[in-house]
Amino acid sequence: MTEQNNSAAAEREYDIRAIQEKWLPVWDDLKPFDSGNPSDTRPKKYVLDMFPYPSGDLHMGHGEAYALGDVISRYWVQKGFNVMHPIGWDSFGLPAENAAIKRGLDPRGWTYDNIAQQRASMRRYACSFDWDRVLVTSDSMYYRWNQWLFLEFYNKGLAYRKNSNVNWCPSCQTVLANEQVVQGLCERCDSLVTKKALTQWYFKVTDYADRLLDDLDTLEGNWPHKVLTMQRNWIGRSYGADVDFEIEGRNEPVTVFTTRPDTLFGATFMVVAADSALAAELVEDSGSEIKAEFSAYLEMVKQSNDIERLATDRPKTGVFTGRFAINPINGERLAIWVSDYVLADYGHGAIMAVPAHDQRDFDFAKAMSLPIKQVVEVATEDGSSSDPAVTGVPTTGDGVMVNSGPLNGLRKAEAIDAAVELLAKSGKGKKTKNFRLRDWLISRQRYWGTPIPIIHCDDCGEVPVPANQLPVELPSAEGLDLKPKGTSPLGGAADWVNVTCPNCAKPAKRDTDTMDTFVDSSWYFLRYLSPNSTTEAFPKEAARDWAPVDQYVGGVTHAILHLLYARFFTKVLHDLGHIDFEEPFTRLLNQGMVLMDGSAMSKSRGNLVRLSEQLDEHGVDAIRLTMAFAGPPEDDIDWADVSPGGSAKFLARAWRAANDVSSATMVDFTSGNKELRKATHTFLRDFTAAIEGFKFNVGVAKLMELVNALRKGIDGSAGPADPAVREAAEVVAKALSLFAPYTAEDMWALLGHQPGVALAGLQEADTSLLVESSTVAIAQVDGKVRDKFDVPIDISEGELREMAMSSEAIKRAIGDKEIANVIVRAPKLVNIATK
RNA sequence: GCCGAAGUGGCGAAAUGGCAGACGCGGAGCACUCAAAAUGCUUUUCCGAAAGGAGUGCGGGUUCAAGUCCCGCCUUCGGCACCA
Repeated sequence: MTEQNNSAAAEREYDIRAIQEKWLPVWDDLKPFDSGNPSDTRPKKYVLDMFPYPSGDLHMGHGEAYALGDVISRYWVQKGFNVMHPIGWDSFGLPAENAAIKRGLDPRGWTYDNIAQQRASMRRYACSFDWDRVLVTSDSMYYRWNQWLFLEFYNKGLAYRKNSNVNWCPSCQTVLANEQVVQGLCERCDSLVTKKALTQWYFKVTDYADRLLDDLDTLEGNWPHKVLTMQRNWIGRSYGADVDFEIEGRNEPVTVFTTRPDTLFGATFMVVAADSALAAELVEDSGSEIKAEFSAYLEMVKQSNDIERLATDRPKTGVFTGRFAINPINGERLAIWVSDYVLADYGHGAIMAVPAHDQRDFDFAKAMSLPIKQVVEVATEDGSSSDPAVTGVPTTGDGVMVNSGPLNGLRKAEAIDAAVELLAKSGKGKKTKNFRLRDWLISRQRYWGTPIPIIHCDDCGEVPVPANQLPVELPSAEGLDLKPKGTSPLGGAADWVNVTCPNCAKPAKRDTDTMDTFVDSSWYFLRYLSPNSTTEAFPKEAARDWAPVDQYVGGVTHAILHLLYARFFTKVLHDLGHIDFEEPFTRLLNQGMVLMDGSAMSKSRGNLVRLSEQLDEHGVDAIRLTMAFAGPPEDDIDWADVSPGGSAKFLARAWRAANDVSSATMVDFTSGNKELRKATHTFLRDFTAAIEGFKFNVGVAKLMELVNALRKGIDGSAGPADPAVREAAEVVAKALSLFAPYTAEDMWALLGHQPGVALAGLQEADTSLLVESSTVAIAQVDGKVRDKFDVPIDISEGELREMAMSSEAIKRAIGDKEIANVIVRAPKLVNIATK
C-alpha cells in the first residue's frame, strides 16, 4: 500500500476527505461566485434560493434545496453568465422566540449562533453563494427598511388599523393571518385557533386582488402549474351581483352578494351571519324571547372553533330574527334568519337563500322547515320532476328558468344577465365580484420581530415615526418577560415605549406590536442588491440591471403565503415608482421533500437522518449528486430508496478517468478519436437540454454515460493519450462541477489546469460531429419489430421499402396475410400493416 | 364534496405519437486475489429449455403505430373546503 502511494501519480487514489480539505481554502481566495464587480461584462442572471430559517443546523431538506439551486446557478456560470446567487437568513419570528424562552436565552444569541453554524455548513457544502451579498432580517440594518416600507404603505393608505374578530392562537398568544390558520389549527403549534376582537394592523392586499390573480397568467409555463392553481384558488374571485333587500322597519336596505342572481325568484328566506353587527342590530327590536334565543345561539357559535365549523356533515343551526326582508324582484316577504354557515367577513355577511338550488340553503331549509321553491328546471333521465322539494336534491347547475316571471325560459347565463339588468333598472342591484382573499393582518404580539414605526398620541392619534428617526430599534430582551401573555412584551420596556409625540411633543407611546415575519421575506430579494446600504432599501439602477429574479428555488410549502405576499409587495413597489417590473420571480422551481421510509423526517418518529452525518460518511459531493440524481427535482426523495454509496462510486470512477489522461494540456482535440468525440458532443447537446429543462437526474445519467464512454476510450483502442480522451475528461470535470464541485476541481487539477473549474465554461456542442452517415432502421409488421437494418441516412423511401419487403424475418411475419398498407418513414422506420 | 397531479421492472427512474425499461441501486455470474475488500467485465421486465409470447393501474376508442392523444372507471398523493 505504502509502496503504491510512493510510486507513480497514476496510482493515486480518490480520497474525498482530502480533496474537500484541499479546495475549500483555495475557493475562499478565488471567490469564483463574486457578482459585485462593476467592470464585469458577462450578461447578468439572478438565481435565488429561498433563505433559511436559522432553527438549528442545516437539515436534509436544505441539502436538497441548495444542491438543486446550485446546479442551476453553477450551470449559468458555466454558460458564461455573471450570476448573482446570494444567501441570507429569515431570522425573526416565533420559533426563535419560543426556543429562546424554553432555554432561557435571548432570542438574539440563539439566532445568531444558529446562523453561524448554518453558514459554516453552507461553506462546507460548497454552495455557490456570493458571500459578499448576505443579509440577516433581524439586523436593524435590514429591518429599518421594513419600517421604511411600512411607512410608504401607510402614506399610500395601504397600511391601516381596524378592529375585528381575528384569528387568535391561545398557545402562541398572538394573532395569526388568515393564511397561517391551517385546517383550523395554528400553522406553528397546531393549537385550535379561536376568534378574538382586536385592533390590529393590516396591509390592504385586497386592493391588489385583481392584479394578483390576472398576472398569474403571465407566469404560466414558468411556474409550477400547481402553485398557480393554489394562488388562484386562494384569491378566489367570483363574479355575481350585489342585491339590495329592503328590511321592514329599517331605513337602510341590506345588501347581499350572490353568484346566482338568476335564481332570485327562488329566494325563500334570508340568512345573516350570527357574529355580524347586522345580526345583533336586527334582533335589537325583537321580542325578549327572540333576543334570548339569539344571545344563546351567538354564545354557542363563539365557543365553537374552526375545527367544528369545518366539519362538512355538520347539521345546520340558526335562529329566526323576527324580522322580514322584501325580495326586490317580486316583492315577496322573506323571513330573516341568523346562522353560522354564513360568514361575517365574506361578501356582506348576509345572503339570500335559494334552497332549491344551493346545497347549504337546502340543508338549512330542511332543518328549519322553510319553503323550497324551484326556479331552475333540469332534464332528468326518465322525464320525472327535477323539483328539489320533491327529489330532495337541490340542483345547482345549468337549466331552464321556471316560476321566474320575465326570466322564464332562459338558461343560466342569459338569466343572470337578464336578472342583473332588471335589478339595475330599478336601482336595486348591480354586477360585482367578490374575493376569498382578505386583507393581510401583520401585527403580532411578540418580541422577536420588526417594531411597527408608529407612535400613538392622545391628541394626534397615529403618528408615523419620522424617516430620520428610523430604525426604531428593538430594545434589549433583558428584563423583558417574553412569555406569551396576549400583549406584546415590548409593552414592558417602559423606556422604549414612552416617547414624545413627533407632532406635538406631548408624551406619547410607541406601538408595541411587531410585524409578521412574512413582511421581511416579501422584499428581501431586492435587498440583496445592496445588503449593507445605509441610505436606501435597494438601489434603483441595480434593480433595473438584476431584477426580477430569473430563477427562484424553494419548497412548495410557500406556494401561497410567501409568494403571494412577495408578489403584492412587488406590485406596490412598482406603483410607488421604485421598480419597473410587476412580478418578482420570473421562473420558479419547487423542489420536493426529503423523506425517510415514506414519511417526513422527525425526531419523534425516529426516522431523522442528519445531513452532517451523511456528509461525514459519504462526502459532500456524493450527497449533492444523490440529491440531483434521485429523480425529478419536484418529486420527494425517500432517502431509504437512494444510494449515496453508488454516487460516491461514480465520482471515484470519474476521478480515476481524469487521473488516467496522459496527453498534454494544449492538445488539438480535432485529431482525437471520432467515436469518443461524438459521445462528448452528444453529451454537450443533451446535457444542456436536460439542465435547462430541470431534468437534473437525466443530466446526471448522461454524464454517467459519458464517463462510461471515456473509460472505454482510455482502456480501448484510443488509449489514455488520445486528444479525445482529454476532451471528454475536461467536459466531464466541467459538467460534474454543477453537482460535485470538490471532485470536479480535483479532476481539473489532475488535468493540469489552474483552480476554477466552476468558471472554465461549458462549450456548445460541435454539431458537425453529430452528423450521422448511417442509422438503424426498424421494420415492423403490424407495429411489432421484426427486423433491423443499418441504412445510409439518406436512404430513399423506395429503397427502404424494398429492403424491408425482401427481409426473411419480415416475410415470415407476414406469412400468408394480405398486405393492407405500408408506411415508410425513411430512414428510421417501415411498418407493414396486414388485413 | 370541489379542484389539481400522478400510477412504468425487486427499487429510484428514462422515453419530440415510432425499438418500453436509458442511467443507477439491488441481485446473479466471471476476472484479479491465498482470501476478502476495492476494481473491471457479463447478465438482470415477466412466462418459456428454446422458438416464441405477454407487458406501462383497469375498460373502451383514435392511429399504419399509444406509456404518450381521447372517453369512462379504479387507486394514490396534494390543495381547497359552509366563500353565497
